[in-house]
Amino acid sequence: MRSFNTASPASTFAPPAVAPGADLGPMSVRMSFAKEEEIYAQEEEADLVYRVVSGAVRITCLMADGRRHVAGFHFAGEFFGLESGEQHAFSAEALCDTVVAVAKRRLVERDGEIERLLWISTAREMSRLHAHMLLLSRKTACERVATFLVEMADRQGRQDSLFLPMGRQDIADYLGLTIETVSRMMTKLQADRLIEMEDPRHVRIRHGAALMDCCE
Amino acid sequence: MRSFNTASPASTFAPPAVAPGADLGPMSVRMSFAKEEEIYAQEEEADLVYRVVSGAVRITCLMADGRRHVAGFHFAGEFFGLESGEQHAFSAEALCDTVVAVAKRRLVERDGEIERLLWISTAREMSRLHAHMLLLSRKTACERVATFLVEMADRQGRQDSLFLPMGRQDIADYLGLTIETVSRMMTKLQADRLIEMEDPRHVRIRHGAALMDCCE
DNA sequence: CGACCGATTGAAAATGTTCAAGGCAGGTGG
DNA sequence: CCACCTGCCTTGAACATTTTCAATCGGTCG
Repeated sequence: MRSFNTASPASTFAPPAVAPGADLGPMSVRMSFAKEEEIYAQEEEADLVYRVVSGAVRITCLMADGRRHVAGFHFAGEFFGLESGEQHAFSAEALCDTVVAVAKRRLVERDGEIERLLWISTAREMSRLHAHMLLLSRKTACERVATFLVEMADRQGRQDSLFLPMGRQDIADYLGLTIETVSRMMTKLQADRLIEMEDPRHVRIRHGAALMDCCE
Repeated sequence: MRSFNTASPASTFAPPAVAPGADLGPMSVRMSFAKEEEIYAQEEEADLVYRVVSGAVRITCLMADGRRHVAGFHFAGEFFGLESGEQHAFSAEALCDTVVAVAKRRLVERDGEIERLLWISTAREMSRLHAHMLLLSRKTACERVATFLVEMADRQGRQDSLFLPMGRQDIADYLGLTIETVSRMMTKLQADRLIEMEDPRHVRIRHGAALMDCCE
């Protein structure tokens, strides 16, 4: 289920891609974050909207006993930080050196153009969340990893090769698996000649159609 | 007509039974659906917004090989049907006799008041989806069932007792478990004296604090 | 060179699933 | 009114997938 594969220029991502004009209107501010730096924290007040200008962002949540969950990743052009509560239930960190545009949510809500984009982005995000729930709820480990690779290739606007800006632990926490299982499935997909790994972060898709078949 | 016909005596489903004034503005239409009747189907065009007036709605998705996934349930006052694609990726069915308000999405977007409600509802739904992803990604079977019971009690505005308008299969597909596991966990929670089941759909919470501890 | 970090691999263990059977309540028809 | 069927839920036992625990590999950095 790939509902985000629109050839929208804002959703293309080549490793350190920049989304031209990905801002949040005249009242927004740009901020830079180093790799692994926190953009906002769990429990922090949530009245800002963010948009990735360049780089990549990870949304995470830590359970009391230490179990970690990655809710998603955001690339250039994408909005994030929208939550219903007063406080963030999740935290956001930069996966690599990243620039984001930040604005008070109230200000954005007055700008018709940005607001429209925000709606579109939100609707797309809802679809992504639904697809991801399906993955977490009913897919096998192998299907999850295959789906993840296809999703990433898609969001990078590529078909044949992809770069993973996140490590295995992030992937595992995103897919609801352990790091070992992710590793095993990557190895299996490679053994099955569907993909080829130059190194853990560079994947070449050898048989896209077959990989997609693995997604379900 | 508003009672949840489970073929059992008048079951009360307190607070969110009917949401007074839960409509979608002057351009909206009311529609009634019988138990298990389809409100919209997977693949159907998605340009309408829905709001539950009374009853309960289930959002489901069927995978090609028959695996089923329940994305959520909606009760009186709640919006549903918002999707980013042109077509619905999910279908919606009435859990019991249900009345919904329906409007063209474009019309709703012109009504300031409804639009505001829609934003709030959407943000809340996003939070719910995030919480649910965490559940699917990292919680054990027991934690899932306990979380589900607490969530349902919460949404019914109760602390001590709750009514489940859906069957075990729906719960299982919502929690990413099998019907047998759900049943076993319900039995376990009862054996542990945290809950008590009058019948499969009527649950009394005997020790709310302990049940909440089970949620994580 | 040695230490360290992330990724991979292997074997044992656990959690949840599958398959199979049985129980209970409601509805139907004799 | 009772017998029986049906649907839904529960229970049990074997099985499978994924996790856990532990060891190793390979590259990078000091």
